[in-house]
Amino acid sequence: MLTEMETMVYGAEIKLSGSRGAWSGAAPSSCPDVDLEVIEEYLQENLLEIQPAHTSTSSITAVGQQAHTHQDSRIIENSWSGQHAYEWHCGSHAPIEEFKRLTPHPAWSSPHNNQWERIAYSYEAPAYIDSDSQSSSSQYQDYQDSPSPPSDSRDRKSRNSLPLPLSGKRKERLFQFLFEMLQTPSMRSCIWWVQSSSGTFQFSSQNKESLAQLWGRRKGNRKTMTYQKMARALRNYSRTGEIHKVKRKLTYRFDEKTLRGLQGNSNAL
DNA sequence: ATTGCAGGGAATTAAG
DNA sequence: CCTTAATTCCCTGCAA
Repeated sequence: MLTEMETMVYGAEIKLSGSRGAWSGAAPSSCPDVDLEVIEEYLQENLLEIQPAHTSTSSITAVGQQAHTHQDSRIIENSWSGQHAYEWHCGSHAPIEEFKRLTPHPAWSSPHNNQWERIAYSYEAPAYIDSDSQSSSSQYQDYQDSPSPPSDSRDRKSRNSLPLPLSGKRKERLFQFLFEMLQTPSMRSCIWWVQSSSGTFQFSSQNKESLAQLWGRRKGNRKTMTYQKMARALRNYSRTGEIHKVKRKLTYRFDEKTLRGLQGNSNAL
């Protein structure tokens, strides 16, 4: 009975891929892997600071422009104020190569507020809300976008040191990565909130592999990550309680506790 | 019958 | 050496 909704969701995907297809020049359905390079690059720039100065901007702007159109406060209706998210990544201003290796996340290093206790999970369908139709399509406007010009922004981050915090740094967890991606406008084609207030999100059936690869790279795995493998890790979460699977194709939901932790950590640290 | 996704057992890794 | 959090492989079930 939920299948009907999926159609709508797919409609959204198609719309998105269409925009990509414009610059990609290839059929959206036939090329499942989005240019990781481009995404990574853009992602990096974006995470460090918004920096439009890019060669192949044309490709990015398609996504980018609609991304930072304006800053709506309650983008992610729940309680995200993503001004700090980007600061996490100031650790390495380094070029793409280093980013590809792995990006350190100082923010998550503090062990005291990482208490992801296990929670008895209940796997029942939370009576679906309209969610996808209304919220997913409308709430992704975007959020913060520093009005600062790209010119001097580079200087600021350049003098940023601390490329290797090392001490006490915990490895980034998958759900943390996903949450981060969910706050990144450029990743909208890969993953998005179905209903951010409940922590429900969904992967794109066409770009899920790209996201997986991104995850794999960040972890520095030997082999390339795939959605299948990433989903396996996600399934482990249903046991430990960080994320549950909901009965909708490619959609999962953060546990409220997990969500709270992520939110708190992102705008309170 | 085939495909895409979900679910999970089991062995193996990479940290801590 | 032990545990955690994946990662890798693989196989079954299911629905379109």
